[in-house]
Amino acid sequence: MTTATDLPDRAPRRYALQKGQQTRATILEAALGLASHVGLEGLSIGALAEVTQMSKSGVFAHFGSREDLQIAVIREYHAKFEDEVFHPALREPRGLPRLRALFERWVKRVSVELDSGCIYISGAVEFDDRPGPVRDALASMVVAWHGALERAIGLAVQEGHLVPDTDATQMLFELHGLILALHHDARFLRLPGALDRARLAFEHVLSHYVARGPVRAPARRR
Amino acid sequence: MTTATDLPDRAPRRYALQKGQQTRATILEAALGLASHVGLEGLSIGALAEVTQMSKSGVFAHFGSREDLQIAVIREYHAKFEDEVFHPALREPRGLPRLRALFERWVKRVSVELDSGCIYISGAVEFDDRPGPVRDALASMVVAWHGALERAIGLAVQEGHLVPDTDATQMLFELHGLILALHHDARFLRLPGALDRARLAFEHVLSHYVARGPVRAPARRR
DNA sequence: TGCAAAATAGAACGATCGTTCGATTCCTTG
DNA sequence: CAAGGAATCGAACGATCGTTCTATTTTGCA
Repeated sequence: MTTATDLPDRAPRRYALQKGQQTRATILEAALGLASHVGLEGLSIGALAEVTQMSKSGVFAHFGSREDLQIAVIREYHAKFEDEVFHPALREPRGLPRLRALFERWVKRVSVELDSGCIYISGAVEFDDRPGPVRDALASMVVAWHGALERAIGLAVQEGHLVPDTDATQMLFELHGLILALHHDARFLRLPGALDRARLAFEHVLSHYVARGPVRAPARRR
Repeated sequence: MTTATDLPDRAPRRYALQKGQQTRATILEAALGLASHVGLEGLSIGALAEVTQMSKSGVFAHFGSREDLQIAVIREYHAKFEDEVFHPALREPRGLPRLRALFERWVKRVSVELDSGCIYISGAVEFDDRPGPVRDALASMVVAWHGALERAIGLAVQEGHLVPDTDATQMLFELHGLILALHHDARFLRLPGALDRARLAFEHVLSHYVARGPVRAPARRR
């Protein structure tokens, strides 16, 4: 309703605005670090202004409202998440190797204590009873990520690494649980060794779905 | 620092105070319902006063501070949790039957959509980066509950229902993950069938640890 | 270099937060 | 029934919240 990003498109404007986009990125980065500690709901414009050494209204002007700020943070996190866990894992060959890489990177992202907590996880808890555009944005990102994982599982079936009757959604449910348990034990309870527990549990889940015997020729893609 | 419950003991006082304890219980019940929707951090005295049809200061007087209110809510939840999932399961015979009962009741407690969310789960996310007495209280309750589960798993090993080299902590990690995944899918994503997924996953985890062949005579307790 | 637009600052708003304090009502007990 | 402590209220406090305005500075292009 105010100034800037009412048009989120990249279309050329009457006057280019470089500085604005740059400080917007700076604010967003600070917001991401802040939100990962105090949650999306705990994220306040005042605190954000203090961190970025700006005025409240200066920060505010870059986002039409607090809700839009939260959504922007979610999108930023999603982009970072894709870059750090999803895209690199795509370099692994399809099937089990890729699935392992996805899980391993996911696990690392969640268990790092020094850095941020996972906004997907904290956001899911914060907004499970709070309908609205923030929740919708968050849910769509989570669903997209889960969809990508399900496709990876499906590929592993096609490659013959997993048994043909594998229920991808069920397997994802079990793997997702491991991530959540890891997040709980490592971040909240501060238990050492939680990461190794997650890795071992991954093998346990896997053993339910891996095809026995030699790997068959991968099913032809239709 | 103010009035009432500086002495949380039940020792007889100069003057009995029935009314106070009663309204305190009423407030606590309302607080529990409120906190399960907006979280422990979202719990405000003003909203609590509105719900209970009392004045803010009237509510406040029953707890020395907001922190003490939060801790009281946690304790209340813990008591309810014990009554609804832990104690009833103790009526089942030791070993697998009891473990199954524990999990089934746990699952039910978490997946009910109409009623409250699980404060253990939401609290863990809210306070994983916020040290202090609230976090400590929450953590001690969670640890106590996990301890009870580990003991139940240990008994199942003693009974010969689970393989002797069962790592109770590891198994608990995997079961806990299922609960968290259920909470996520049922409450946040509103996916139908999440409950059945959790139950099926429970069987998968179990199959890793159940002793093969006929049940041996339970190991003698030392 | 100058001008217009974009970017930021500053102050103020109404609302709500937790908390304090003094007065008032309620209840229990002698 | 009366006294007195317990329970509750009402008003106010300083702080912070998101947001809205109006200046002021900064920027980018002619």
